[in-house]
Amino acid sequence: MARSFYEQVYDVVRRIPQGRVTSYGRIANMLGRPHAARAVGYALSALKDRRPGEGDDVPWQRVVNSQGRISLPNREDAAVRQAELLRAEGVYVGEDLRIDLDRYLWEGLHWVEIDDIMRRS
DNA sequence: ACAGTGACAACAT
DNA sequence: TATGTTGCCACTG
Repeated sequence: MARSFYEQVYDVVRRIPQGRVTSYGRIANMLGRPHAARAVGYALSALKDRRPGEGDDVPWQRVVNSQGRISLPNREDAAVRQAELLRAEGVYVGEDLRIDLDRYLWEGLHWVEIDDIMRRS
C-alpha cells in the first residue's frame, strides 16, 4: 500500500534545510495535491499527539503560511515556541511572527525526490 | 457512510 | 493593510 498522505508530508518536511522555511500550500503542491494545503496543516497538527519516539525528527517549525506568517490560531504558546525554534536556527522572525520569504523560502524538491517520496522510500 | 474539524489559500470587500 | 467568505482535503468518530 502506498504511503499515507500524512507520511508523505512528514517526508517532505524532513527535507526542509535548517534555516529555511516553506508553506503548507507549497508542500501540498509538491505532493501533487494543489488544494490540500489545509490537510497539510492538519497533518502537522497531528504530530502533537505522536507516540514517543516517532515524529521527533520532523522539523514542523519550518512550515509557515503563504504570507510567511506563523499560523497557529488559538495557540499563542505554540506560536511563540515555533518562533523561538526558528530563531535558534538563524531565521529572523519579527515581533509580528512574520518571516521574509524572499530571504528564507525553500524552493522545494526536485521531481526525482518527489517521485521517491510518493512511491515508497 | 457521513458530517465535523482545522497550523490553508485565494479572492472580495 | 485587515477582515470575512468560500472552496478544498485527509482524517476521525
